[in-house]
Amino acid sequence: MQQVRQVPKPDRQRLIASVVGRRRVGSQHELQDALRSAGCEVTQATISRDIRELGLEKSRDVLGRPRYVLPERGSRSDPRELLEAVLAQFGLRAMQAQNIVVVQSELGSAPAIARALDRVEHAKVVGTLAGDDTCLVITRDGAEAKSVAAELSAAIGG
Amino acid sequence: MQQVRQVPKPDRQRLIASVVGRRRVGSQHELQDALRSAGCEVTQATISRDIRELGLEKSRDVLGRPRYVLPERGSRSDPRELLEAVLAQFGLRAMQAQNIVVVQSELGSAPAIARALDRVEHAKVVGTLAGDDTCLVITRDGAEAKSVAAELSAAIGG
DNA sequence: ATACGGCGAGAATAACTATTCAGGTTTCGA
DNA sequence: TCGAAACCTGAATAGTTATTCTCGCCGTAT
Repeated sequence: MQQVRQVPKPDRQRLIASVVGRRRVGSQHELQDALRSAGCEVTQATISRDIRELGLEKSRDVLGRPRYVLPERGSRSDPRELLEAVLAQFGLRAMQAQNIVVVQSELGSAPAIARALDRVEHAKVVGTLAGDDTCLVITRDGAEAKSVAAELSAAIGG
Repeated sequence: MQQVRQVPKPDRQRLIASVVGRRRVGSQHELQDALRSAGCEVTQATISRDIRELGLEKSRDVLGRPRYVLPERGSRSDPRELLEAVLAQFGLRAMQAQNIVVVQSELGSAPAIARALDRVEHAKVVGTLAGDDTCLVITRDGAEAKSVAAELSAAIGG
């Protein structure tokens, strides 16, 4: 595809966040127009993807008209909180076996758990490996694995 | 249309709120299935209308999957706050003329302002009448009109 | 240099949601 | 009781958003 001097994605997404924060935007088409006015021509498909990546939500203004809104700040910024949230919602149990911890979770959520674990950069976690409903957490030795398993179990429990 | 012993609307909407509050519902079709399981058969069109009336928002869960969520409680319950919100967002100016107050507002928002005013049941307001971008507020005399105009202007200003 | 792999994007299309239209029901007065 | 109006709903359809498929543009490794 002919790439002709486009606005880089991070800039575009910042632009979107800025526009949405300033005035009511009720549809992706409308947002597309706004971006065009700002000299950024993209298709609706791209905007849809940006909106997902930014975590924008479609809410309503006081008159009940649709409106995209920026997400509440909080959990999404702190990796630790994200891990807690994902485990609480999708984790089933965490078991230690030698130097690894096996985390069972709802089908499809294991990659998210692995990603969340990676982002935390836990000192005792050497690496992770996710299937569909199972996430392996590798630690250095059995003692660390035991500690991590307890930690994860706690997050799953409550 | 043959109306054969349906679940009443208020009950259905409570049911929707309950279902949405309990588990993730990612689409109206999904919600339709859930309602059917609960013995309530309705079309997607009806569900769309219910969702609007309940003020539900379409957000995402931790994994980024779509999910309807109940609105934050607050402004929608207090008529006074709603009036403030609508005026702050759409009001342009309020002027007194004899015993009436003329409120200029963004195109299309006057009916919402009139409705909000009615719901407040302000002691000095006898009645309201809305066009598209103008809302007339009737009071008993010039003094009351002046007071109301000041009040509304304040709400518009900040 | 060439091949491979990942990322980002557009076009087309599928999936999903809102609205319009029309018909039936209930409510409220006269 | 008899309209008349407001309300509620389903069917069809319009409008909106997500996804699939494909391709070009880099990095990196061969």
